[in-house]
Amino acid sequence: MLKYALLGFLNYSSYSGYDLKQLMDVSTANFWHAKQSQIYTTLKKMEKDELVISHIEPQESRPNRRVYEITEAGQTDLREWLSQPLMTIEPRKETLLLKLFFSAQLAPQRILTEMRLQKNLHQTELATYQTTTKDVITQFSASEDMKDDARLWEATRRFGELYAEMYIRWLDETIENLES
Amino acid sequence: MLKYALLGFLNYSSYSGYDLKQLMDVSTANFWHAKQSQIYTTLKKMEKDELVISHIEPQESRPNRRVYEITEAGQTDLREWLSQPLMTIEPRKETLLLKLFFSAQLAPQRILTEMRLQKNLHQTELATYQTTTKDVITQFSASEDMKDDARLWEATRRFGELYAEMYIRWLDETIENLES
DNA sequence: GAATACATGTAAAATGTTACATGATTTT
DNA sequence: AAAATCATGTAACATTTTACATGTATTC
Repeated sequence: MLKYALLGFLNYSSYSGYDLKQLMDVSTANFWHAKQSQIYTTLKKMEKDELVISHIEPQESRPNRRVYEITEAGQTDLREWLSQPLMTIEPRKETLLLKLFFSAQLAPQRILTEMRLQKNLHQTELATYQTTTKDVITQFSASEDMKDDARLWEATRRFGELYAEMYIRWLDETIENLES
Repeated sequence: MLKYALLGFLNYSSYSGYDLKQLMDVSTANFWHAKQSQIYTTLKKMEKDELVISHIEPQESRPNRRVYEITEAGQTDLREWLSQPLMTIEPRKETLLLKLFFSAQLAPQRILTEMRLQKNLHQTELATYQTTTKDVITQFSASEDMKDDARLWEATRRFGELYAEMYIRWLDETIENLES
């Protein structure tokens, strides 16, 4: 799956593993993420499968960059994946909910503290979507040939915003319920 | 992490791997899931680590059941995990959003079809939370010694409901936006 | 002087998925 | 007669995380 995220970016332009990590962190982090090490190993495997090819770009006073380029086969693979509709819902894993589910045994105060802490985290995240992320996308939508892309990126940003709002609302509800 | 889900259930009563899979499917599926095979291998590892012990329950005309019981060490491990507050937000992986993000190249009709299909799936899931799941929990809350647990389970069910509603709302917004 | 950014990666462990295998009983 | 359920599991593979390793240049 990470494979397709990387192909998606490489379909715009060539990048190094390092570049791709930076890109994901500022754009897809809201719905897709990967560790640096996984990106490197996945790219290597993709090159073996001939979906990408790499070459070394020498640099002075910095380690050399290994830059990846998408191949014909890579573009075909990406296009095919994009056109195949998803027939299922992504199953979630929410550690907080798992802990809550089994928390009847423990002191009620403990879980309340945890929930208030989580509320804080989600508020911070929400603010990021509404400022930093929003600004980046707005800049892109100014450029004529990025306009179509920017509209879709805005939709994914909006998801992050709605999700954070929903989460905070649920935390408020739950905290209130557990306090009584 | 699955380890703690299993310990959580085994802290109520002893169960076989098969039982645990059924339990997860009707109760935690909304925020935690696992394949049958992973449950079996994880239980085996937990026994090696002395968090659980198992014994065989012979059956006629059905394969024998291997029933797991939580140990003192297992209870301690569970309690410790529950009391350790979560300091981070769970990173999401949403394949639909990943596809959307890279969809500017493809025909707009394709992604719209996919989104309408997803709306259907989420509506079905929402209905399940509001009927089946709700009913199960209501029954539990009638019992005096399940009351505290049932209140927490209701909170996790509510999350599923709010999530599905949020998702549908986002799909509606996005569909409308892409149609124009 | 210390910390962070740049840039690469490997190795090992943990986690999760898919496919295979068995065989009786119950339901459609 | 076919399909689903009960119940167990193994093997192989894919994915993801954590830890380790290196060394320069820039910023605080």
